[in-house]
Amino acid sequence: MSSTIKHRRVRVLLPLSIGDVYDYRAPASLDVEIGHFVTVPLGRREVTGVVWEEAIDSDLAEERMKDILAVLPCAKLPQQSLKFINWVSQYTMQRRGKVLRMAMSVPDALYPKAPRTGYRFTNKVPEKLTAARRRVLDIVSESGAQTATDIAAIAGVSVSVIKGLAEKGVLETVDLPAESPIEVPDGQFAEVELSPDQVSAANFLASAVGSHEFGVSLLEGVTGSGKTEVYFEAIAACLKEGRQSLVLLPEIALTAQLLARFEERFGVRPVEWHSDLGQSARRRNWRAVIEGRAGIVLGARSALFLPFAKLGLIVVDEEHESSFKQDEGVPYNARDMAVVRGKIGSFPVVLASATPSLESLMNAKMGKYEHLKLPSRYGGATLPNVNVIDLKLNSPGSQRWISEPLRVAIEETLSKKQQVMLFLNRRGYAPLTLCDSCGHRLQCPNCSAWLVEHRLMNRLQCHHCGYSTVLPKSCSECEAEESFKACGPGIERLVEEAEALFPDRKIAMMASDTISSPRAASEFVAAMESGEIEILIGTQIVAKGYHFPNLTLVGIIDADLGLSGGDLRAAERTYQLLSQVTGRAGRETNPGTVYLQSYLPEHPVIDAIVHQQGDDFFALEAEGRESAGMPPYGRLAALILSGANAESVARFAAGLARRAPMGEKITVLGPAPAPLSMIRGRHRYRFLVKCARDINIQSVLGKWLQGYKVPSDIRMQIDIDPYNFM
DNA sequence: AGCACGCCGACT
DNA sequence: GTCGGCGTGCTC
Repeated sequence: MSSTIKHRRVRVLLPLSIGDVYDYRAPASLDVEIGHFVTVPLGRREVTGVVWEEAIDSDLAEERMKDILAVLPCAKLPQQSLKFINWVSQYTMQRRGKVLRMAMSVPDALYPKAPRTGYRFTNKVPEKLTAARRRVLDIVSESGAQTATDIAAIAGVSVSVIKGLAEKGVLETVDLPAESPIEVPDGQFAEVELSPDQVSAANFLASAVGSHEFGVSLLEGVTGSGKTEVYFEAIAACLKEGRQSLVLLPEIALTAQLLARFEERFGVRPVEWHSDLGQSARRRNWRAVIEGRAGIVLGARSALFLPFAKLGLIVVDEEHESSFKQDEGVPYNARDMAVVRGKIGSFPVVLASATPSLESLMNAKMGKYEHLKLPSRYGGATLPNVNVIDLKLNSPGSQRWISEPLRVAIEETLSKKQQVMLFLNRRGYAPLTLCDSCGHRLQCPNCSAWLVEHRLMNRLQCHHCGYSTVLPKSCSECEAEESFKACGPGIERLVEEAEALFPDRKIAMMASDTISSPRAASEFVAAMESGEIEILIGTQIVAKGYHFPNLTLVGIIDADLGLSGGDLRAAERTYQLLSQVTGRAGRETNPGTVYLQSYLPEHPVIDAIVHQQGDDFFALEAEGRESAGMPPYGRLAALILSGANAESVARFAAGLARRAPMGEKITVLGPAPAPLSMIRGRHRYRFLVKCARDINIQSVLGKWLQGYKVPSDIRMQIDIDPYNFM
C-alpha cells in the first residue's frame, strides 16, 4: 500500500555568505544527525555543510526539495559549537554561514585521508647503479620509508627513478601512517615551584576548572611576575579532568620561546593553530581538536572557532591586545567571544595581562570577574627605573633621533657588557618622502596614505594595501631630478644613526616584515641570548613576551607616537605598549633602566609610565570614558560604507542619515569620510552609533537598516564594538 | 560564495 | 555573425 510518505527534513547551514539555513530531505538510507557534516546539492554544484536543526515546520514545496547526498566520515560538529556560531552570528550581525566558515576552515579534514604510500629499501642491489639511483638509495637506507615525492625532492631526481627501482624490486611499497600522532601532554611532567602569590592564584583557577562552572578571572601581574606558570596549573587541572584547554595569544606572541616553556611543563608541545600553519598540520590539528585528542591548543584568535569536543578552559593571554579584534570578514573580538564560549560550555575563562584593558578592569571592579593579582616580579627582580627625556630641551638635532642623554646611557650600558634595546614603532626607513624642490609627497595611488620607504628592499610601500614601487628618478609634478628627501624616522633609519654613533657595536634590527619565519625569529632570540647582539632595534614585535636576561637598557625613541589621532583607545593602547616595552629591561639580577624620549613629558600616559602609576592613569581614563558615554560605559557600533565611486557612496550614506535612529540614549555620528578615506581604491564613509549600555545596539541597527536595499556597487559593513577607527 | 543568465562592444 | 566583458539574481 503506497501513501504519501513525508520524508524527514532537516535544515543545513552552508559555509557561504548566503541567506541562511536551507531545507533538505534526509533519505532513510543515511544516518543523519544534528551536527553531521554533509554534502548537499546547491544549484548545480555540491557543497559541504552542517546539519543544523530539524525542519519541523518546513513549508517548502516538495518539488523544490533535494536530498542530502552523503554524510561525511568525520566526528559531528559539537552542539556547543552550533550554539556558539548562532550566538556570534547574532551578536556581530553577520550571516551564520559566514561564521560557520570560520569553523570549517579546513575542508580537507572532513574526508578520510588517503593512505600514503612509502618506499623502502629491500637491500637488493640494482643491476645498474646510476648516480641518481645511488642518491635515492642513500636516502632510503638512511631515513627509512618515505613518499616518492619526498624522496624525489631530497635526491633531486624525478619520481620515475623511484618507480623504476620499485619495478626492479629494489624498493618495496609500504603504507605510511596517515600523519604523525598527537602527543599527550602530562600535567605532572615537571616539578613546579611557585611563589605564595602564584600558589593562591593557581589554586583558585584549578578549583574553578574542577567545578565545571562558568566564571571569568582577570589574572593581572606585572611583566615577569609569572602569570604563565599560574595558568599552566589551570591547564594541568583541566588535563586531569580529561578536558581540552585553549590558550589564545595575539598573533605575534606565538614564539618558539613560549612553545619551549609548554614543553618543559607538560613534556610535549601544544597543538598549534595560526595562519602560517602548513596544509597537513592544519588538517591533523583540526581533526585532533574535533576528536578530543588535542589536550592543549595554543593559537591565535581564529582557534576560538575550532570544533572542540570537550573544552574545559580558555586562557586569553595578553588580553588587552587589540589584535584579538578582527576587522575583516566577521568582525569579532576573540577576547569577548572567549567569555561567551566559556558561558556556553560552562567552564572558566582566564584573561591574563600585565596591563589589563579598561573593559576587563571595570568588570573586575564590578565583581563580574574575579581579580587575581601577582604584585611582585618573580625571583626578586625589581621593576626598571624609568626616566623621561624632554625632547624640547634635548633636541637630537635635525634628521637625528637619539638624544644626547640617551646616547650616554647606551654608551655606559654597553661598557658594562649589558644589552640595549631601542624601540620605535615604525617600520621602514622613513614614513614620508617628499620632493625637495616642489614639496610633492609620494602617495599610494589606491589609498589616502603616504608611501613608506623601505631602503633595505629598495622600495616604497603602502602599509594599507599591497602597493609597492621604486623611488622615481624625477618628480612627477615639477620634473626635478633626484630631488626626493626622506622625512621622519623608521627603524631602518634609526639603525643607520645607531651605526654612526656606535660603529664598533653589533646592531640588529627586528620588525614584523624582516622576520620571515618562526625559525628566523628563534635564531634572532638565540643571537640575543648569546650576547651576539649588543643593540637591538625593533618595532612592537620586540615588546611582547621575550625574556632577555642581560638586557638592561630600553630606549623609547618616540613615546608620543600613537597618542595622536582620534582613536578612542589611543591613550590606553600607548600606555599598554610603553609599559610592555619598559618591562623588557632588567628581568633578572641586573636592574633595568628605561629612557623615554617625548615632547609631551606632562601627558598623563607618559607620567603614568614614569611614575609607574597605572591605577591613577586608568582612573582618569575611566572618568573620561564615562562622561563621554564611551565603552566600557556605553556601546559602540560602526557602519562602514565603501565603493569605487565616492559620490555614490556619499549619496547613499546621506540617504541613510535621514533615517538615522534618534533617542535620548542613542547618538549617531556621521556620515563622515573615514580618516583613511580611500583604501585599495575604495572610498569609505563611516557612521558611529553610540548608545547606553542598557540598549541593545543590534536591534537599533537592525531597525534602522531594515528595508534598505544596498546598491550592488556599495558594500556595507557593520562592526560591533569597533577598535579600529580608521 | 559560486555559477548562470543576460545584455552590449571587438573580433574571425 | 560570434566570443566574452562583468552586472544581477538565485541557490533548499
